[in-house]
Amino acid sequence: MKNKKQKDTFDSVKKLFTEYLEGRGHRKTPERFTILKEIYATEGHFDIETLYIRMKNNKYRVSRATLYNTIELLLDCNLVTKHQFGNNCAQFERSFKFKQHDHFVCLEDGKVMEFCDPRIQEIQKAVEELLGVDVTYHSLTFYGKCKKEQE
Amino acid sequence: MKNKKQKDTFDSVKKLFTEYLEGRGHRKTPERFTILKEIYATEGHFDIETLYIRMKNNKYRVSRATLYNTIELLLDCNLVTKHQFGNNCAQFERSFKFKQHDHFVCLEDGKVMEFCDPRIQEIQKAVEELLGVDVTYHSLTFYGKCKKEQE
DNA sequence: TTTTTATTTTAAATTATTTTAAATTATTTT
DNA sequence: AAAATAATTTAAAATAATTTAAAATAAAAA
Repeated sequence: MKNKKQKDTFDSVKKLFTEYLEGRGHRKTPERFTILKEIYATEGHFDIETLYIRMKNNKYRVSRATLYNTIELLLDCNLVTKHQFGNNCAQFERSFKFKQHDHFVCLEDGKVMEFCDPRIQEIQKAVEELLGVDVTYHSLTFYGKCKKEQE
Repeated sequence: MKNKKQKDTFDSVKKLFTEYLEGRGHRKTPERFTILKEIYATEGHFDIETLYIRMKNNKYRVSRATLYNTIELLLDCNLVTKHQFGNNCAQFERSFKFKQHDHFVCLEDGKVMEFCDPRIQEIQKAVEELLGVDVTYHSLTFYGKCKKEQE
């Protein structure tokens, strides 16, 4: 059942990516679809290096340059989200059919937790009016300590 | 009048930094205070390279390594705030006596605007309860387009 | 003042990412 | 279906931001 759902999700995502590539006149290369597949098989956050290693360990290998390029495309068609949690390197996560959410990052162990609060939409609306701008997306991250860290 | 206020602010900040350094057994070097001064004479955001150039153009020069080290201290004692707006390099800004605020970044020209919305505090409280964590600070950034960009 | 030791500096090292140029391959044309 | 083309992939080099290491300097302690 879960696999079924996961497969359905990947089919939709694959279709969306195909349409995006066709619409922009980009080629449908096996690398691109393999990367998409790997990303959608990944729960939670990852960085380029991790993805690179993981693909290498599995059957498939792509160059880092291709990973960077493809991630760019996936960001552009909103199938992937990018985060800069203050560390050096960017973190990513799949975003289709996964509820929009924000993050809490533990300053001690780096663990990332998710939450969702509708009030952020109200703030966004207020900001758009106050500053006279159009918001495309946002990034909200709380930093602090997990309770269990503090015993 | 404005200069007076600015001077008062810098005096307080200098005192805070001095106490911080003494408390930690760190040395009070001229470099550290010059950097603090330069930062508090800077309105808005800056990056290390800009600060480096600016100090060079003024009378004083410090090495980049010292800038990185000192910024670290200033972050630690909350006199400076760090932002990662998704670009490559970190942005900083003075934070003492300047109202806590969040940001809007224009995706077209990179311009940064500020706002302040108390509802973020409510979200923070909710997150602390929901996830069972203690929040130390947060980062909220909206990305989009300035209206004037869209004519 | 001399000694001790943190700090500054310069230069080299590292890390993440981008660029380049050659090789490959998806797509178009024939 | 084969050849032509042009985008993509790749590996390696280049770049940018930051960190580290070692020698030089200077603040604080004796």
